[in-house]
Amino acid sequence: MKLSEKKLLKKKEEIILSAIKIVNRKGYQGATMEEIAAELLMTKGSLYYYFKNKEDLIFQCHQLVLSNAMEEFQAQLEEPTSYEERLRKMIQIHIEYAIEEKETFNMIIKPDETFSTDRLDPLLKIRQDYARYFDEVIQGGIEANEFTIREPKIARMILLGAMNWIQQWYRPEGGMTKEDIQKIYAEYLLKIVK
Amino acid sequence: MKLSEKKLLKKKEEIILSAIKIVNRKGYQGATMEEIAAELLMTKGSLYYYFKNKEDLIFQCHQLVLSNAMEEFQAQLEEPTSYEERLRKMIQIHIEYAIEEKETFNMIIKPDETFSTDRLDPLLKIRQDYARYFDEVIQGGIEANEFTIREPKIARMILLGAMNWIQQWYRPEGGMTKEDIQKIYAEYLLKIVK
Amino acid sequence: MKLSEKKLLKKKEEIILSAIKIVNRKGYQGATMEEIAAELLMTKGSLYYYFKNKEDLIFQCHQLVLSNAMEEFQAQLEEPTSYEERLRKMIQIHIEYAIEEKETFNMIIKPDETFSTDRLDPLLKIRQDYARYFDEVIQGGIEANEFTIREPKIARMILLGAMNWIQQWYRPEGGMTKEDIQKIYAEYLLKIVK
Amino acid sequence: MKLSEKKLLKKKEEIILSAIKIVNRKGYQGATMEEIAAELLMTKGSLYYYFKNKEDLIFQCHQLVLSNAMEEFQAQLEEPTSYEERLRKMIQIHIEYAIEEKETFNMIIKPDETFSTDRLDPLLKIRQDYARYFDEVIQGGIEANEFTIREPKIARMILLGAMNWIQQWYRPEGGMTKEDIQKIYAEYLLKIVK
DNA sequence: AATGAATGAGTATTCATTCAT
DNA sequence: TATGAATGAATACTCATTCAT
Repeated sequence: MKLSEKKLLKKKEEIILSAIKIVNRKGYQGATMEEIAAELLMTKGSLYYYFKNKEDLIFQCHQLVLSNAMEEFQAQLEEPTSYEERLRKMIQIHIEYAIEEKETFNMIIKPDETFSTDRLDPLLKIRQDYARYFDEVIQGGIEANEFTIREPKIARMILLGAMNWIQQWYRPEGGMTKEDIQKIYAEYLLKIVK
Repeated sequence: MKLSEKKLLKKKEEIILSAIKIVNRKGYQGATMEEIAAELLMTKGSLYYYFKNKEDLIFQCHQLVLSNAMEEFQAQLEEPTSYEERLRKMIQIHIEYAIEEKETFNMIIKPDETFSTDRLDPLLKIRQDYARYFDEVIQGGIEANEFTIREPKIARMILLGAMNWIQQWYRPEGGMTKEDIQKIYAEYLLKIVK
Repeated sequence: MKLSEKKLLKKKEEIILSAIKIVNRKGYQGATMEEIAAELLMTKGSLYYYFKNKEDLIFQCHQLVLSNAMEEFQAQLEEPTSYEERLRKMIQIHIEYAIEEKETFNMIIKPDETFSTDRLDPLLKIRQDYARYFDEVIQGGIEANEFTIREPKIARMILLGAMNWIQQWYRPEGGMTKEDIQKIYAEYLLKIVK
Repeated sequence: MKLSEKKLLKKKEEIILSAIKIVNRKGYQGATMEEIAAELLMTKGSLYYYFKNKEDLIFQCHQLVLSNAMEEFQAQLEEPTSYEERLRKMIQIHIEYAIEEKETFNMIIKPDETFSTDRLDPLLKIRQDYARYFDEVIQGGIEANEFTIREPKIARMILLGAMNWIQQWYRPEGGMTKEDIQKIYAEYLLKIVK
């Protein structure tokens, strides 16, 4: 029982990871069940053993991605330092994800118009949770007089927007390393809140 | 001759505008020729009188949007003031577009995997032209010692990313007016370059 | 009246000739009204001033071709000589047509499944008339003891089949001139009836 | 494994045979996937499980027809007799096909404008192989002084043209049996080469 | 006489989904 | 569990035909 359940979950995750790849490459509509299955040397019929339908599969992709990101996020934020340091760290992590886990991370960013509302709601909730991490640090910084800003939400939007945009242009072959970007972005973005 | 040509162009523009609406709502794949036609009370067959195929139609959507944006952009930049003022103005215009012409402007932002290269190339060129406006002002500001920044390209990326992101969250029903946003964004974003 | 009628007829013939070209190149289904019109720098709408519909146009193509061929055929057969000479002459003329007027002549050969019966019947009648020319000469030759054959119809079929087939392989660039072919075919085919 | 493969192939062949029927009746353009499928009580979608697209299906029709014909052809030619006898036999077989397998055999004859070159080339090659059978026997007959002809290629063209034409007029309801035709054609056509 | 514009029926093709095995 | 096969609804695209001007 336990074993077979684990196997099931593992398989599901494999499928989800495959789906993420395809969806990021082709978009929701462009990704076909056939292609997702082929990536795993399965047939598309088999996918329906694990997922009710395409929407369900893609939905679970989003969920997995978001919760993974959150987890790692939280883990790295435990040791308390200055708010500036914390925000710098968060910026680095977010960029790390945006670059290294590009395919995965894309999903957090692109809102899918294709979800039915009952699927969309839980997704939006997780997204909000993610955003709240930033809000808390910014708010904390303001209260500790480290940050001078008066519109913490807007600041957060600017930060996220700026960082998510990296995917649009960053290419590892270009002259810039990930570390360069992390450093410069942290430097520039911190100017906003300070 | 002149008249019928004008009529043709007008009709084409109508179709393009309809298409932009649908595409922004549903994406390239999701937008159907049927729907685009229905919006104009036409039949899908008629679209093919004006456009070779779907790709052609969508391509011309992009072109129209981009050139419209560029035009207005340029017009408002003629009176020379300080670089800071110029950049502030550009930020305002860009946000204006991103909010008011959301449907339209989206197209500049979302990368389209769907275009064949011979369509994509001219589009990317216009996009670059657009970006160059920002580069020039930032570079000018640096040389005039108004801006202290050392990485003008990165700064431009941050600005564009931050502003384009507005579309993801801004709702006119929310508590914030467009003018609020323009003001706060300009203020915060200028902190980056100064 | 007369003049305008003549003009009308002339225009009709032009259209028919254009249609023949296209149909021979692409087949009945493959030929589009658009293409036929474009060849004449007209618009497809105009074709319907001259012809009721596509079937009507293509039908008249057949008619024109067949009667043209018949006419020339008859003209060249007036001076009476031996039946062998007459048949030789007919073979030459038929091959002449099959090669020189390839596009046009093709239509006699390919039976179009696409005609409705009321169109098909008159066509078949003309085709029969054409065949009868051969039958008469062969029959005459038999009665005059020039030909030994007992199955004149079959012989005619063999002759026509063999000659019509030329279109499938003859290319003017190849090593053989039209005259070569006429000569050899006449020689070989006459062996059949003699 | 073997079993399912065989089933697949069998199904494919069924589809091909159905397609041949329709195509012979209506031509390439006139045959619709819908009709081909309906003949087999399938839906048109299913066809695409077996064949990439219409061109692919029709292409495989040609291939099957041609190789079948060739096979039977060769099998019946093993016992060596005089060249005249061999050629007579070949004429009979060819006519047999042209009459009995009319639908099938038509495909060899009608030139298809519709194939892309990479499909057309292998087809033409097989067609040439087919023609070569005749060439060899005729050439052999010449060298053995059975035949007097000097233009073996032209003779082959005449033979094939004459025989292929049978389809245009032969109707089983007519007064003539297949055997009659085979006999008379063999008799008359042999006169050419002798 | 000609045409520009529109239409609608048809056609190939795709793909999520189902289900018997 | 997995899959092979089938389906049907959707979709881009074509084209003969119509008709007001």
